[in-house]
Amino acid sequence: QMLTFSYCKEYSQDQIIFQQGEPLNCFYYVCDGAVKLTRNTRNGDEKIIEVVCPGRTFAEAAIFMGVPQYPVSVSAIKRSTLVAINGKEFIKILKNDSDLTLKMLAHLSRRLHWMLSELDKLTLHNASFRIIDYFLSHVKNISSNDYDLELDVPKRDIASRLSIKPETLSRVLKSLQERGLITIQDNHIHLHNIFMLKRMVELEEI
Amino acid sequence: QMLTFSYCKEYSQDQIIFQQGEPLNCFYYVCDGAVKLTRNTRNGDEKIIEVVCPGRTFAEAAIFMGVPQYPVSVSAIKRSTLVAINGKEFIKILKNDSDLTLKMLAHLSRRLHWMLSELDKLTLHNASFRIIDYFLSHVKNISSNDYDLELDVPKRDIASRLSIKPETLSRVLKSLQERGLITIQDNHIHLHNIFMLKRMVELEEI
DNA sequence: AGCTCCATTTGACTTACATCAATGCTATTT
DNA sequence: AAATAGCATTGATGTAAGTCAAATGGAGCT
Repeated sequence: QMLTFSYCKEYSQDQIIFQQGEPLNCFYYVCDGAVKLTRNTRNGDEKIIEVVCPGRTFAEAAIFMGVPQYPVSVSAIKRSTLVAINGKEFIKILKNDSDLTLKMLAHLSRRLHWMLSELDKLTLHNASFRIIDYFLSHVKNISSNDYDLELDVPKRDIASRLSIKPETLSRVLKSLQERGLITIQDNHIHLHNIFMLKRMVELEEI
Repeated sequence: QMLTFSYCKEYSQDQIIFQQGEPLNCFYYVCDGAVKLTRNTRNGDEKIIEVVCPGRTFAEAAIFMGVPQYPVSVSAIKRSTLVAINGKEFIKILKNDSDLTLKMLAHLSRRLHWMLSELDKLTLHNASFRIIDYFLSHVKNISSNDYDLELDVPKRDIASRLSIKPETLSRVLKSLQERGLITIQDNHIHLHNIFMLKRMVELEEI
């Protein structure tokens, strides 16, 4: 049986890349588009763990597990181009490249650290905090005090990502708008006073 | 300056091993006792991420980070004996031992997976669920339908670990007792019907 | 024993968020 | 253009868990 190291594939919107619990062969690199990692619950609904954008990988940690099966489900939230990399072949390379392996360890370590911060956002902070924090994490331009933000993900998915209900997200956004902190037009959000928002997040005063 | 690979040290109850944000040199192996990993918040209170028992390590992921500083605070919850292992020295060994490095990757991968399950317990399940799940995770003996459980951790710490308030833990325990599912005497908890409890956790009917 | 110091428990009350249900809106289909 | 479908908004209401405060109960100390 011929084993390819990697291949590129296109996925249409909402197409499933793999399901939680499936046996695992590959991890993926996102060239274009975006995918969502979700955990499914027995009662049907899903919780989005993360939205992965171009230039990043996913499921790369899972290939090292003893019984390799995907710990999350992944589907495209828009037309996407992914590169699949065969896990076993990748590990073969790692065996002869200790530098790369150490980079891999550093990578998993950062991911672990990221999950830790997710965990305490979730337990220590309320919905408004998490929403503002989410917006601020999308701000690239540091210099300016305001920022235009295009939501490329449906609001219901943002809500799931932040572990709140769409209704709550809607209400919080409305309240933030009424307080003059943001302006919303459909998927277009304008942050007026980034400095103020950052202070609010830091001081926990929301 | 002499660099030792590892050394063993005793810590008294409540003694701090290291603080979140401190520069990082070592990771640790718990020989005896128990330690708690916590995240501190600006408003003073702490959230326990994990209680580490003998035979396990902690902070082993952090040594691979680019700017190595501890992502959690750790203190002994009882008199404990720990082995500290120098991170840089450990990495030197990894460089010449690709098998060990792959085991390390597998280890971090499992930890990541564990955090994922923590994350969805937290978001998807209520306090009662998490409490029962916590007890069930301590059951070693599979064969029997009941189990004696000694709480070696103060209740307030269990509450923090489960991200609930001590008052809530107390009330839930009382309710479980009234429903005849458990009996409590101080730190001694008896689970009466493990099969039933497991079903409840699986079916989400609590 | 009596006293102090904590952890835990209990009760009364509050609150953030969820749930349920109705409606509006836009996009796609026929 | 009318109809269907899905997301988003809004309002009314419910509830799990938090907060505050007081009572209880040990463990250790003098």
